[in-house]
Amino acid sequence: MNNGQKDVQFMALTLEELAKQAGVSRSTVSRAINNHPNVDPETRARVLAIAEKLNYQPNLAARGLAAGRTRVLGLVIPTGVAALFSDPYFPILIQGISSACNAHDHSVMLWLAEPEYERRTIHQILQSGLIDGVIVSSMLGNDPLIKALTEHKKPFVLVGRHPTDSRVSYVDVDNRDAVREAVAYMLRLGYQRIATITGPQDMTVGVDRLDGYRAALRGRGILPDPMLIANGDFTEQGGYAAMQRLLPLEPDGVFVASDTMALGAMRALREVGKRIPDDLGLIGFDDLPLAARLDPPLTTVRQPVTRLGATAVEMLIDLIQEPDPRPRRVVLPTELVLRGSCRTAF
Amino acid sequence: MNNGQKDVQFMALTLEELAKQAGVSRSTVSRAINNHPNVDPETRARVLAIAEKLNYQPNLAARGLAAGRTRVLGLVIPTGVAALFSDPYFPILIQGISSACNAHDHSVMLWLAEPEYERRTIHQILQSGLIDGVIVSSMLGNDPLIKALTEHKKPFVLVGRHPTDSRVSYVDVDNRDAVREAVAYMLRLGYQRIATITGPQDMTVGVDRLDGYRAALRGRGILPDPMLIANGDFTEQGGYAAMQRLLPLEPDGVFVASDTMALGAMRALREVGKRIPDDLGLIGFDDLPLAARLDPPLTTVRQPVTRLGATAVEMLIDLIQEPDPRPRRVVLPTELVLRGSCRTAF
DNA sequence: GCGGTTCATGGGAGCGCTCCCATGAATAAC
DNA sequence: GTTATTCATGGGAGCGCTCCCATGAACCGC
Repeated sequence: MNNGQKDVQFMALTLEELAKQAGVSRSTVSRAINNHPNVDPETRARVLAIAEKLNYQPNLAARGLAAGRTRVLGLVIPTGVAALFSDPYFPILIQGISSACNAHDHSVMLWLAEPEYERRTIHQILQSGLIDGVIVSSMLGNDPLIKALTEHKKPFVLVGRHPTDSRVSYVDVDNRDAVREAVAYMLRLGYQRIATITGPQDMTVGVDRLDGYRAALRGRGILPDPMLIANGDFTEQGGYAAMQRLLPLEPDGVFVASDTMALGAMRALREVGKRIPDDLGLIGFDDLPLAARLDPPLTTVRQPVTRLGATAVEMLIDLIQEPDPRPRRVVLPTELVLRGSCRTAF
Repeated sequence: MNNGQKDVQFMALTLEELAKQAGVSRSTVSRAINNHPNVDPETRARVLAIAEKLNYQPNLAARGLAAGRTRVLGLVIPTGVAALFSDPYFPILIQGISSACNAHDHSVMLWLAEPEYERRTIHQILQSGLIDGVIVSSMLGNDPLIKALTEHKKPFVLVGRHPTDSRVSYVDVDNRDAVREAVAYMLRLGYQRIATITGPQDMTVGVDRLDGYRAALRGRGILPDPMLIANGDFTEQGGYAAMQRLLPLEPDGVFVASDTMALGAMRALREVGKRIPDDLGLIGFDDLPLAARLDPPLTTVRQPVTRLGATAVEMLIDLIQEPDPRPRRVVLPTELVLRGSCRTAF
């Protein structure tokens, strides 16, 4: 470093220096650190011990330059997602991803992608040389990012399946089926006129959950009434507004596509004096921590958000290590958590 | 790259290649890109035009190695903070930081620091060579991270002042004074027996807000009653539980140290049939988006969270560019937002 | 008109690491 | 005992960039 600044800083230990301390060559130390097979176990142990003692940390920039791998994963969340600031889903997902990265000796680089992130930012992500792969959460519609990632042959994984492109790797839950079961449960209980508050229809997850709702009705020979489908945006306000629109139509049950929106729906119901579950049954989705504490406790579909994040990380690392063109897919199980927001006896 | 993997990937444009295209040397291109003074304006324009056309992106790993700067900032949030997963404060702060970074052509690396991040992780952060500086949010107590950062001479900025060390740079709001004013306002309205629900007392912000509460009471000659001080942890549940503890003591007003906890307090009050503001006045802190939508709308102290994040970024970049030992401090203004959770006439 | 300065430019060195190849010792094979 | 094979190790090259120094052209003042 010749800019005079770094001299002032705590000087980091280099491989070369560590090698001198251990009485072996730079190459051997590198091999020991990176678990290469052809190293004498004794030598490896000695090197690792000294590295530990001197608290050696490889310089990731140098490693990135030399090997083309930095052990840094990018996490992209489009800020166009209104719920980002209100739905605890995101912090939980971020935590899951971050924690799994730590466990695998990787780091997370966060990209809250602003709407106009078209050209420049995408290429910045891909060519910066700092990132080995990318996790994309809550993709909106047919995001140009996906195309760019594919073109650049940069490994990536979606959290939530891609609506059209089957070559894309993803982790997801079976939203459609989970919702179908939840609504079928309401029907079995005796609910007759079940409405739904949907997620944004430009997100796959929003579409899938609505599909599940329709499938459940059709499974009982009921023709879904478009009037009973109110669009929401995964925010509390969205749920509140949607519930207000549904109220005049007098549904006796509502499937709400997220717990956060269910919270808003409950607020709307409280305002007009409707009681849950006596006047109206409610089922949510997510099983956020708050769901159990609502009044009444919310019956909801539990999805393993932390595991979703951890799985995405593991898939991505796998994909980076063995860049195999075959897409990987994992679908994690959900669970209908029965609480007090549906009446069990009519 | 000799591992055969990168060959398959979209080959990134290098400085050297760009230089050839522009008919100048590598050095001149570097100077043009980095805004060095001694470049012919015409040459610079030509180089930049070609760079734009070919969509050149410097390799940050290489730049980091050569210059010791990567234009990446670390953001550390201890996961010990219970509220991380429920309080929208954090997403808003993260968004503010991320957005400011984008605007300044920097990136954010996220570290959700797990409790046992003592040795290894800290050094990893500092010596990875990937990070120019660090923003630390919601530090707990006297975090060892601060000591490590200082020792390594790594520039850093706190969001929220340091409890003891005056050499540390930070951005904050004047929590004490903001709360003092809020509670003084309640006293002026005629509230007699004002309790408080505090933040965690191992966080400076928790201590400062409690101090403000005490100062307001003392300002009116009232001796703060320790019984009327209920500890919370900035979560909704914490607020709920604290309110339940306060109820038997029959306060007529409560200052709650965060809106999220106020939400919990309102739930506790609703459960026992207490009306706000008639039976009990309430003031929160943060002015989260939800505060205005509560029933009744919550009177609260607004703090500019996005600006807090943006300011932290700007301070840090400044600190990196000119590593001046003088600590920088910025205190942003708050505002008491009057809504319906305090009775104005007795 | 000539020495001194300014300044745009080019090329060398090197940041810390990984990968490849060469070396030589130990082992296996006949 | 000799040749083939395995394998631990060391050193060179180079990843893409920035910084320093050298070069030479243009300009200044007297």
